[in-house]
Amino acid sequence: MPPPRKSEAPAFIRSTADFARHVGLARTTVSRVLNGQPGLKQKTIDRVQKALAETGFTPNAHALHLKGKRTSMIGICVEDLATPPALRKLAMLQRVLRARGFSSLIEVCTPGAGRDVVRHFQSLRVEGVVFIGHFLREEIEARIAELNAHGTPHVVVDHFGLRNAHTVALDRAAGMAAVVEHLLDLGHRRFGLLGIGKGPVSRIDRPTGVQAALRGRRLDPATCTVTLDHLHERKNDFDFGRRLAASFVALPDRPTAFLGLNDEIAIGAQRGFQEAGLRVPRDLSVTGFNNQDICQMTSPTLTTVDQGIEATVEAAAELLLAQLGKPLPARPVVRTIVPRLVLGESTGPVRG
Amino acid sequence: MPPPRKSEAPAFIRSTADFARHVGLARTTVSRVLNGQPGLKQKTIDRVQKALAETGFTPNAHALHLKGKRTSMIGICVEDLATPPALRKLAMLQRVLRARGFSSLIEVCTPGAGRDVVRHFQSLRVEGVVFIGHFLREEIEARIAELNAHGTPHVVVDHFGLRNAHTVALDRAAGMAAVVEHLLDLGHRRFGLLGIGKGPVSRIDRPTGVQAALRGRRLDPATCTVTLDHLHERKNDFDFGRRLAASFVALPDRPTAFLGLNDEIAIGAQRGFQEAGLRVPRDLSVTGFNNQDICQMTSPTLTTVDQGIEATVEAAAELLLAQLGKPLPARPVVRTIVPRLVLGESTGPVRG
DNA sequence: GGTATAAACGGACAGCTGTCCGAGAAAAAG
DNA sequence: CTTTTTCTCGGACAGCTGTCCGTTTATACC
Repeated sequence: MPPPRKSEAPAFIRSTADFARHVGLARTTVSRVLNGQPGLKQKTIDRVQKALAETGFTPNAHALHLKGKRTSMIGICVEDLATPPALRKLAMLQRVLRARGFSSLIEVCTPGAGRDVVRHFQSLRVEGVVFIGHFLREEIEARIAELNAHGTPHVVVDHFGLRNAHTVALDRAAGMAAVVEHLLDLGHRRFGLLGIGKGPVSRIDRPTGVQAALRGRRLDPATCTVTLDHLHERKNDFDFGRRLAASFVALPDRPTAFLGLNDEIAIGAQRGFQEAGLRVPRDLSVTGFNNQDICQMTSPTLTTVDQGIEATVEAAAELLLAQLGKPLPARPVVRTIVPRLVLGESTGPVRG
Repeated sequence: MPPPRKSEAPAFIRSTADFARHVGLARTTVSRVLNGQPGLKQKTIDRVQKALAETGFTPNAHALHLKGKRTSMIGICVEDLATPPALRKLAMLQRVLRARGFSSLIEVCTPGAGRDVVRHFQSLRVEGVVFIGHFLREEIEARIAELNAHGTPHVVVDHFGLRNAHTVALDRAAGMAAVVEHLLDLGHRRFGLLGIGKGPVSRIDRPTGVQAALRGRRLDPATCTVTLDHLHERKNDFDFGRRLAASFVALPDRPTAFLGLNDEIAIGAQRGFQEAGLRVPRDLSVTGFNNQDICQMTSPTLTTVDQGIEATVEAAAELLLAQLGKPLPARPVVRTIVPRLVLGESTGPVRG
């Protein structure tokens, strides 16, 4: 369509100038109304408000920001939008930020794409960036260095052990320790690890918690734990758990309790054992991790660990927003969230 | 901190001017490099590129847009971030849009908040808005009218029957008809409806499909279907299904097949029946809707209906992006997606 | 070393906003 | 009707970008 002449009403109202023409006032007058400045006749104010309600006109946020207004946008990097716990964090973070007046720019960050994503956030002059999930270590560290160079605050959720990164991380060791102690109390002494590596990587990793709980009872982790992860392609899903269970069924001196890396694996394993004719928790116990909705939907319901997502996200938001305006803290802040054991029907005493 | 003097290097590089000072070139020269204009010495180009890589500087996207560059942002209104199917749509939509060079601005749109959300999108001059999920009818219609007034394209996903709204909707009637026909083939003649209302609202609603399938076999929907929804607080979740099942167990002339509104309800019902000592599918059949991951995790696995989320989202993106630039089509476009029956172990022949 | 050419410089402008300010118009007061 | 007060008008500016263009400086050629 041809561009409308200055005198005509434009096809769409895109600027304050357009809007002022539509109302029949000067642009500056309209602007004063919009910004609540004094010295205006009530009648004029009403006229503008009415047109505002009718047309739904909004000043160009980009121009506002150019004038110095805050963007009130937070960039969120998520590793993918398929992992339920990550999604729950995302959803809650969005809510928390929204409540504090920020809008969320969400981008999925596949390996290698982090650079572009963060650049995009920077170009939009977001006020902070949150990383949720696990990323390549070098990549995320490079991103954070870039953010620091621009004075942009950041928080990393659930990726522990990064240098110079403000982090909120779940103490998975504490969660696993609680699970193991619960099972020890029930008399279990041999544990099958499903997707949980044997060697601890950091002080808050799952294997650390398993070992700590066992050592606390003067038990040797090496002899008390068994893993068959190497037998199957590792996928961390339902089917992986089921295949692991099938392998464990035939094992001589089979463990009596099975610790799943997550709920999917645990439920898969539970299913696998049931298909082999074993009963849970009569013949063996199974535990998960994350406390997803599905834990309540299986039979038996699953004993699992609740991440305390709310606490995690609250801490992350607080940590991020505390950096706004202030110069960045010299040393990285690390906050740890302690999860909570959730008892289900899938754990029971060792059959004597 | 005090504002740096013009001559000094600024604390952070925020503008092309800052960046040019940092490199030691004129702002215009840098700008020419950034935009690939000819007539520049290779040495100069390299110098700028190097500094660019080192500092990670990005031109202010807001200023770019002010100069006429597209924002490449799509606003997405989602009813909540808890419903798994809605989340899957969101995740895939994000991916599809990203592949076409758009970034997604995601906002949760609780009843009554739609106005602010859409205003916010408008103020950011998004190029289009997608609504995912179910909203209050008047509210979403008002929002769409506002968008039209500004020439902003839109697409509504999964909210059928709106006037003047471009829509992509799942033909739930076809899905339910497929389910019912499958069960009819297995010999079932009495159907328990779990969370599915009896009266159809639109031609693609679930009850419509149930009735159509029954009438297709000369059966009377009124006598073939039973619902006990009124006995329980309606929540559309696992527990609702379980409570419904408990009520059905005691019912004289109990149906032999149960149709769940969604997978959660179906799995809850399945669990409820199992707790009452009934076996699925030997004693009765159960079906869900949505084909969520959990359907494969229950025992027996659930017969359900796949939404064809990929097709839905592709259609939505296509419909939205087709409107870009062009004047808005006078008549609303409605595209219907036909879902697909997914057989599980929860359905079987009527026990003779 | 002188000149022709290539390249960088730097001022100006538009795009949209909010704010300031002097000038002009409308309303109120006398 | 005149004077005073109260509003509105409209031009200017900054904020950041890309582009244009005339000017100055650096490079290359002879």
